[in-house]
This record gives sequence, C-alpha cells and structure tokens, in this order.
Amino acid sequence: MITANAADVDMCEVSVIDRKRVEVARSLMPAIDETDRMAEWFRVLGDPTRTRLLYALLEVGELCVCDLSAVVGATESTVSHSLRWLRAAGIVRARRSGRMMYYSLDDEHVRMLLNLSREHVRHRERGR
Amino acid sequence: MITANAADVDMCEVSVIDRKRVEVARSLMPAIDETDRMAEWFRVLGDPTRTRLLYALLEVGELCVCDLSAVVGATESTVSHSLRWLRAAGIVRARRSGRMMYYSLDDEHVRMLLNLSREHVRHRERGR
DNA sequence: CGCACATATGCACATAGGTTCAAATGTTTG
DNA sequence: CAAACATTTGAACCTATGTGCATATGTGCG
Repeated sequence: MITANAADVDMCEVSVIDRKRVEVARSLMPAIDETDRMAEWFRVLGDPTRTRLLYALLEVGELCVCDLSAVVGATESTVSHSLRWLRAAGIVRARRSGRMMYYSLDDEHVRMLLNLSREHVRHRERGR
Repeated sequence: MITANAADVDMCEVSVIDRKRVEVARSLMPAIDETDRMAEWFRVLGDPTRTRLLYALLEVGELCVCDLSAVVGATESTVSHSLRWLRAAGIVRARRSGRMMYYSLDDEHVRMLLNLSREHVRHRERGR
C-alpha cells in the first residue's frame, strides 16, 4: 500500500517530467498563505504613486499629506488613498500633529528593497 | 520678482506646509519613468502564482512548465501566462530542450528580494 | 507526413484596483 | 459655535489583469 504524503496532493492530474525535483521543490516551497502575503506586499509596492511616496519619505524622513501631494505630483485624495494601502501593509506610519498627519517609513526592509529595485531597473536599462 | 525654478512646477495649485523640505524631496526624487519601471517590477512580483513560481525556481534551479505546474498547483496554461510576465520583466530565462521549455531565474536581485519579502511577512506576523 | 506531446497564444469573462468627485471627519482659530 | 483647513472616506467609473478554454505553434517519433 502506498502511503499518501503532502507531496502527492494534486500530482495525479498533471504530467510530471522530473518527479524527484518536483517533490523537492514542493517540500521546500513556503506555505500558500505565506506566499500570498509576500505577493500582497509586492502588489502594494507595485504602483507608481506609492513607489514615489516611499521615495519621498525615504529622502526627507517625514512629510504631511499635502506636502507629499506636492512632491509626487498627485491629488491629496489620491495620496491619502495610496497611504491607506501603505499603512495597512505596515510600510508607513502616521503621526498626528494638529490638523496635519505626518507620514514616515515604518519598515526596515523598504529602503533596501527600493535600492534593489532601482538596481534592477538600471541593470535592465543598460541591457537594451 | 520671484524667479521660477524646476521645484516650483505644479506647486502653485496645492497648499504646501514645509516648502523647503518639499523642494529637497523633489530634487532627490528619481525620474518618473524610473519609478514607473520600479513599480512595474514590483507589480510583476505581486501575484501569488508568480511568487510561487519564483520560489520553485529558487529552490531547484530549473524546471519545465508542467513540473512548475505541479509544484505551484496551477494549470499549465496559467503557469505559461505567468512565466510570460516574468520573462518580459527579465526575471526569468527560458531554455528549450526538445519539446520542453526549462525556466530558471535570470535576476541576481530576486533571491535577495524574496528573502526580504519573507522577513517582512514574518516580522508582521509576529506583531499581531 | 501525421500523430502525440509540451508549450504558447488569443479571446472572453470576472474581478481588482487607481483616480476623481463629493461629502464626512477631525482640528484649529476667531 | 462657525468657518477654514487638512485629511479621510465612499461611490462611481474605467482600466488592468488573472484565469479558463479553445486553438495555434513547435518538436520528436513512427
């Protein structure tokens, strides 16, 4: 009798060429909810307005919404909506001062991430 | 008379609180087409299927489409569509061998990026 | 050549998400 | 309190895009 393990799930329907390598990959693959969260994080970063917001905050540390609006060249409403995403993703932190909200980066990884991204873009640029 | 410089563009319409900081941020901000490309790169990564495909390739180096399909648990058509994005973004490379296409990572930064992403996700996980 | 197999592509459909506008909330000031 | 200001929120609109299905392309084999 063949014992069923996690690696056999959903494998019967599709043709597999290198079964061994497939099983190794499946065993090393992160859990689905983990890759989902990772993808969601990237998706939040994957918008030009939000990328620009992050760069603005990266450079000067802290800015209110209307100043961010002036820096990135977007409506204050758009900026507010965008910041909502970034806040929900734990990338940005808000601080209230009077009627203004000051936003700043709240993620140690973002700085490195933006640098990596810029390197990638420039690397590709040279390739053309 | 006030001289107009680059930093004044589009600044007249919105209210600015800290003009000095805004100008600094604007001068340090990457060009729009650069942030656009960065955002596009992130957007390509921002899909669960594609994230999982990258992890599969990260672990075992090279896989054909049907094996990738088995590893990530998606239709071969879906996998092919996803790989198309990754290839267009220069993240993945294809090699033909007979009737099979073998895919592998084609970006030095992706490995580091996925690690950063995973750290972020786990860091947030602990916070709750 | 004709068939089987691996992959790619085009189309259709459903859903997600970005922007705008209008209105609401929260805050300072007179 | 009322008015002005900074920001947020909700709804509507339109575009982008992920997936499934059918079909096309490419390749090896008899």
